[in-house]
Formats: sequence, C-alpha cells, structure tokens
Amino acid sequence: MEAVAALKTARPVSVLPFRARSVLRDVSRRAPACSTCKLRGVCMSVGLEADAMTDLEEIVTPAVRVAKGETLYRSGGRFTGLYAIRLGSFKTVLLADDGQEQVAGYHMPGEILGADGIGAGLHDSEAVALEDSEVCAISFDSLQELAREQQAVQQNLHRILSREIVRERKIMMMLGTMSAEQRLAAFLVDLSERYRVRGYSSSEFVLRMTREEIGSYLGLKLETVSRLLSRFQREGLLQVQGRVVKLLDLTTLRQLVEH
Amino acid sequence: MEAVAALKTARPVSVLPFRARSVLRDVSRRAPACSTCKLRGVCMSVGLEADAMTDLEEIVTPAVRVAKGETLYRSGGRFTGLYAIRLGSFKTVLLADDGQEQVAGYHMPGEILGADGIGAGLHDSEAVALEDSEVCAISFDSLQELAREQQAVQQNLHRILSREIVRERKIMMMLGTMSAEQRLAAFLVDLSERYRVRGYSSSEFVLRMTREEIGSYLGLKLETVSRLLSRFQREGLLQVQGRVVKLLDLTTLRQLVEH
DNA sequence: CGCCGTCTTGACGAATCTCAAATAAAGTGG
DNA sequence: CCACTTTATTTGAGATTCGTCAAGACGGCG
Repeated sequence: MEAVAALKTARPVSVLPFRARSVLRDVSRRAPACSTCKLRGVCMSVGLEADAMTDLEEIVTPAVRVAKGETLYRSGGRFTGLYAIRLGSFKTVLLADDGQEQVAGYHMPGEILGADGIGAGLHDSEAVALEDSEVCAISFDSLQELAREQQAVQQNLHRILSREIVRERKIMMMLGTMSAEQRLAAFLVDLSERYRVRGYSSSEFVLRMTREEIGSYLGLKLETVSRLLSRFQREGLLQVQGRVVKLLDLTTLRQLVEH
Repeated sequence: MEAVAALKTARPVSVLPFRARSVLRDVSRRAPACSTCKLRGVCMSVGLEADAMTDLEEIVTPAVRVAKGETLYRSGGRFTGLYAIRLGSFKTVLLADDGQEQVAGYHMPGEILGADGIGAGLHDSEAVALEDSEVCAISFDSLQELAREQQAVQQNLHRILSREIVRERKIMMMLGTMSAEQRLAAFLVDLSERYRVRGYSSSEFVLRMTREEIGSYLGLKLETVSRLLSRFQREGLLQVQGRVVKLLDLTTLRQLVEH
C-alpha cells in the first residue's frame, strides 16, 4: 500500500530540485497581500506594524497552487524556504532509511511548513497536499535578513519554530503514554479545536486522511482506527460516515484523553 | 514511584520563579569564555568570528552549577533564556495535565536546553540534572538582539531550533513505528554515537537514567527495558552490569533498528 | 549491617496486531 | 453515465507483544 502511494507521486531524484523550484516560480495570478489575508492572525504576519508587513509581503510568493497529492518538498530535498498554508491541508511524512513511513502531522491554513530543513539545509520530511491547496512561499534567506531588521518578524519566526517543538512534544507524549482509544480521542479533539479556531465547525468535519494515515500518525494500524471509530459511534460519542465525522459528545472525548 | 520522585524535588509553586532566577544569578567562580571552551564545535558558538564570539561571551553567564536532581527550569515556569550544557547531563520531562510524566530527552554537553519556552514565554517541560552538572545560561532577549547584529549567531540559533525539531521527529518515528526491541537498540546506538562525537567511548558508558526513565523515554515499562537488556546480553550484543553498559555488537544493534 | 530504591525474573492477561474476507467507495476508460 | 477496476473501510478470529502483578535479588548509603 505504501509502495503504491509512493508510485503515484514518484519522480526521478534528479528532477526534484527542479520541481521544487518550479513550484516556487509558479506565477501568482492574484497578488493577495499579507495585510489583507484572512490568516494574518495565525500566520507569520501576526502583530506586524505596517512597514514590517510591507517588507514581509515583498519576500513572500503568494498563493502558489498545490494540487491534491502533490508534494511541496521532499525528504532529502534542498531547503529554500518556509511555506505558509493559505488554503487546504497537508500531511507531513517522515521516511526512515528502510522505507518505513510515519505521518508526522496534519496541517491547516495559517500553519508554517518546512522548518525541519533549516538546520541541515535539507528537508527531513515531505509535505503532501491532502486536497487542492494554496501556500505562500517565503524565501528563508530573505526572511533571515528581514528578521535582522524587523524585531517583530524575528519574534514571529522564533515563536513559530518553538511552537513546532512544543507541538511535536505533545505528539511524543501521546505516542509514549496513551492507549489507542486515548490517542484517537486526542486526535479528534485536536482537529475539532483547530477547526474551531479557524472559524469552522468544531463538531462536524471531513477527515482528509485515510484510516491508514490516521493510524500512521497515531502509531496504530488502520484496523484499530476503524474499530475504534465504530466503537465510539456505538457508544454515541460521534457519528462516522466514511470520512465525515460528527462529534456528538466532545466532553466525554476530552475526558477520555485525560484518562 | 513517580510520586516519590516528585516529592524529592517538589517546591511550592510560588517559589519557582525565584528559584529559576537564583540559578541564573549564581556567581561563576571561573569565567570560561566560549572562545576557549572545548565545546565550541558543538555549541551556540560554532563558526563565529572573533568579534561575534566576544559579543556572545558578554551575554552568557558561564558555568552555572546544577547539582544532581536539581531542576534547571520547570513546566509552566517563566522562560528567560536558553541553557548550554557544559558538563554533565540532563533529562527533559513532559508533564500532562493529569500528572502523567514522559521523558522527552536525555541531553549531553554542548546541547541547548529550554527552546520550548520561546513561543509561549513559559516552559512546557522541565529539565533535571542527572548528575552534578554545569550549564551556561544565555538570556534570550540579549540573544535575539545579538542575532540581529551578527548573522552567524542568528544562523546558529535557527540551526539549534530546527535541529531540535528534527531530533523530536526521530523520537516520534521511534515511538510510532518501532517494536520495543528496536526502540531499545535505537536508544543505545544513539547514545553510543553521541558519546563518540564528544570524544568518549562509543562502546562502553554509564546510563545516567533508571530503567524506568529509559522506559518512559521509549514508551515502555521498566520491566520491558530490563528484560530486553537481559536478552541482548544473552544474545551477546552487549554486557550490562547495573548502569554500566558495554556494547559488544554495534553492527547487529544497528541492523535491529533498521528492521 | 540493614534499609530503601532499583533491578531482575516469572506467570498471566489485556491490548493491539496480523491475516483474511466481505463490503463500500472512489476513480477510470469506454 | 455505466461497467469495471482499484482503493478504502469494516469486521472477525487468532496470534503476539507488551503490560501487570508479584516476589525476590542486588547494591549503595547511612
């Protein structure tokens, strides 16, 4: 199954840098500025003064389209900059030497992808669009330059990197200490909360990942995920219809997580 | 057991900020500069020109002592800066709302602690010395200021934050996809490698953590860790004598990790 | 020397995985 | 738009891994 998924998006390695660059060059039809972006409360531009905002806009390639299934960057590919999700959603996937895969995260508008590449200059994960999406690309060299001039930009960058560290720690905690039931509950509660913050329904949403991808993220097999969803439904905690989920008892789900 | 460990280091919450600050103020008996530090190849000072090095030295409080069992910072405590380990070792521990603990990492000289606090201004983990140790404290406000002036410092900071992200992803991968056997092998190989890089023996070293702490880090129970160590010994992969470990067959251990 | 925390080992049980088969949903070419 | 193929999901039965409980050994420290 993993193998098949890999085939679908596989390209010769030598072509990767080209592809990456071609995405960045993709001409933006519209020029939506950060200052008018709905996501400026969540994104890199939080709390910037007008002049810093203008500077930021200058180094951002706005609204690059990424089709469902397309890869924004690949494991081992050269790091050039960060990507702010403008629309849609992505998964980030880790690849072990032996080909083993693990979903490291599921990402929504306003979130920043690609920070894993800063340290080594190479990405150590890949980001795949789970639906037709749009990102803003931010050249990292330019961003570092701007961060030296604009303190607010510097702070936002540090905040973003630090929050990624904290986010991953929560996942570590989940994988290290929780039962399958708790992990799935935590996953659903987390999604619910993140949809709520973004102004979407916190009780009804579409899972963009397969059961297998959810399982990979939670350190479980797809059968376990499926069984648990069925059980949660039987217990009246939620309703599932394929990928459409309706959370009926968020309180109990939250309690499950707290053990 | 967790409860007992907690008691040993417990202090009233109100005292925490004071304690944290008192550690920072601890007068340094010697004034060992970054430029002469043996760790300058691993630490914040990597690749700095002479002038940047001098600037960095000015904002670092060098060689603060932390006794075994002491806490460098606590979960929920105010974030003031980063700490570079100069000597000794630390564990970082995550605390869930329900009191559940999980060891997030085991840290050696040259590594930087505390980055989890940048985003929220509060630490979300605690760092405890596993033996008598020394750290250099770096005020984050000053560091940000310096990063705006010295590009090399800025890059080092970003590199450190990004590497922490990558480090945690490896742990996620371990917890999400590996068997108990693989996790322990990976743990030992990782330690071995990190000792090697620092000029210590890569085949013989002392575990500073209890079996329970190792288990917590690996998402396993202490009995499982103990059993696996015994089995590895029986199979001739290593020798264990309490906390002293001698790796006899690093090749096979590495193969175990690769599945 | 004796205590306490740590570690080892065994027996048993529960949670989760594996394998397998049936069903449902999604994608594809005519 | 339909028939067909592929992929995703559900569910069951049995196997396996790891956790739980319990008892005893070890080892450092007062």
